[in-house]
Amino acid sequence: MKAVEELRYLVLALQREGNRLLAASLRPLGLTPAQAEVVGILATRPPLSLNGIGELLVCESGTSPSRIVDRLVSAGLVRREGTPADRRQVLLSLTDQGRALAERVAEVEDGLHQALLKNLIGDRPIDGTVELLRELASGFPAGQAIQRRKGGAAN
Amino acid sequence: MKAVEELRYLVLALQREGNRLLAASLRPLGLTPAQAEVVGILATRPPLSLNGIGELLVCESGTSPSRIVDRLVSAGLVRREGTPADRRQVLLSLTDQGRALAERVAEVEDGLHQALLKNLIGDRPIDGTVELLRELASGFPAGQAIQRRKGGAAN
DNA sequence: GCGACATGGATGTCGTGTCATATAGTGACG
DNA sequence: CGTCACTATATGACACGACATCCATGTCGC
Repeated sequence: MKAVEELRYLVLALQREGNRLLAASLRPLGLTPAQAEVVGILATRPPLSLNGIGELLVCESGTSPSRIVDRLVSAGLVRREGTPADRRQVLLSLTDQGRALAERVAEVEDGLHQALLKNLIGDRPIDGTVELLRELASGFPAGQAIQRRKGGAAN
Repeated sequence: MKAVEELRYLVLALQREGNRLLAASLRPLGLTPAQAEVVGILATRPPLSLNGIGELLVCESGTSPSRIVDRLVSAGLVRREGTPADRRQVLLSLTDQGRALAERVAEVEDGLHQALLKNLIGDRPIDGTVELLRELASGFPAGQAIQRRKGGAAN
């Protein structure tokens, strides 16, 4: 198997397993990983439009995340309000309930990250790998979303 | 953003973008990436049971891939036959049409891997990253599937 | 032999992800 | 002022991916 092919499959495998772990951790909160990502984005930012969220989302890189937001709205976690200036746009922000849940989401994610660090990564150095993957991703929308998020706010 | 979190998002981002590229390359053949993975597995192996395929699949790591195989059967690419010894089991193998398509799949994947190497990776060294990711994945079913595939046959 | 348990697979359900298309609102240019 | 391209969002369609459940079959103990 060529190195590029193995890398592709490794990335696929780790994404799948990571997502399964995260989904399991989030299940008690009633959120999926994608929903948690939206909640996390809104938690530390002023009201955003759908496209604004889309530019910060790693999942769902291209299209605007109307359907994920739909669920969050009907779950009472996100408020969706029109803007008078541009009536096409909607502005999304967390409700009080959403803000409360966002804190628990942050705790859960923190716990998972610490557990991964302790049980999986151990004392292996990962900086080189992170740096390489960052460069590989930097040309794609999803990679740029990560950079924007690091630059923007806490999450 | 903590390193582990960034790693998780980078893996997610690269998986998404890689999948989109692969899906686009495979679209002319009428196959999705998941379907192409099954076809590639069957191309170089004796007839396998559903669980046998499942152990080699990186996507769909846990459950048996009945539905993906369903599609391939109704597309005329895979033959599904019962075994007399254990009547619960089915044995899956490529039809002639499937075998022909498998060659084109291999060409497409090869082309993509070469393009990725040329345009994305360039002369960056990736062995260290591959090695680290391999170790991280080695405890999970999906990671073990990759190892099994490398040991088993060409693909 | 038979009954408990295990195994292989099929299927229902839910939530994405992706693409294509539709709809409404905006702005610019003549 | 009309129209025409563009933008923000919504929606339909399709295939996954994960989980749970169900059914048929096989196995093992007694």
